[in-house]
Amino acid sequence: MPALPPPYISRKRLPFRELVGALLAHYGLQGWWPLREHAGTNPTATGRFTGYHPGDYRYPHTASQRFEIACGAILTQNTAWVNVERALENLASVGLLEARSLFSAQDPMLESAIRPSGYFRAKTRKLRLFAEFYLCLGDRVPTRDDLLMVWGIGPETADSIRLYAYAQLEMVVDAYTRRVLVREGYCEEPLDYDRVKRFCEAHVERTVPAYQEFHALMVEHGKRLARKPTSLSKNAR
DNA sequence: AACCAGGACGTGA
DNA sequence: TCACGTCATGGT
Repeated sequence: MPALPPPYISRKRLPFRELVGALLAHYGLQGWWPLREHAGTNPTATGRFTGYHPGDYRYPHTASQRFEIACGAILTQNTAWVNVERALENLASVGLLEARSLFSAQDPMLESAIRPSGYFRAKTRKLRLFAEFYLCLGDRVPTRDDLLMVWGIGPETADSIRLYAYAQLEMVVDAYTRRVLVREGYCEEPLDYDRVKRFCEAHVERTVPAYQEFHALMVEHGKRLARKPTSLSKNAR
C-alpha cells in the first residue's frame, strides 16, 4: 500500500452509486463508443456529439469497427472529439482506416489525413505502431499490459481500447472522470490514475455495459462541469 | 485572442 | 518517482 494520505474524503454526499444513478436518469443511456456509421443519429444532451448506439452493447460487430474504435481512442488523446471525427472520416475516405493499409501507408498520406486531430506527426507514428501490433495480434484479445507495451498507448488509451474495442471489463478513467469526482466532492487531488480507477471499480457494477455507461456518463457530465456548475451538480447533494 | 480539448512521452532533478 | 515541457489543430 502506498504511504499516501487518503485522497477520498467521505463528505455529506450522495453515495457515489446514487450520483451515477442520478446522472443516468438525467442524461439517459449513452451507448458508447461512437462509430462513424451512426453519425447523425442519437444526438446527446450536449448536442452535436453523435455516433452512439444507446441500449445496444454488442459492439464491435466487426473487426473494422474494432479497429476504428482503437484508432479513435488514440486520435482523441488530449483532443476534442469533433476533430477526431474529421480525421477518421479522412482516413476512411482514402482507405486507411484498416490495419494493413494504414500500416503500409506513407507518412505524408497519414499525416494529411489525421491533421485535423492535432499532434499529427506523433499520432501518425502511434497509429502505425498500433496497426502493426494489431496485425500481430490476430484473433487474440490484448491484455492491458500488452497494450501498454505499445509506444503511444498509455493507461487511458489502453483501457479505452480494452473496454470498447474488445468489450473487456476494464474501467476507463479520463480527465472528465477526474473532474466529476473532484467537483462532486468524492475525492481530492492529486488524482493518480490507478487510484481513481480502483475507486470507480469499487462503486460500479462489474459488467462491461455498466463500465461503458459509467465512463460515458462521466464524459457527458464532465462537459457540463467545464462551463459552469450545473443545476444537477448543485442539487446532487 | 487566449484558452481548452475524452494523453503520452522525454527529460532533468 | 515526479514535475514540467512538448506535441498541433480547431472551437469557443
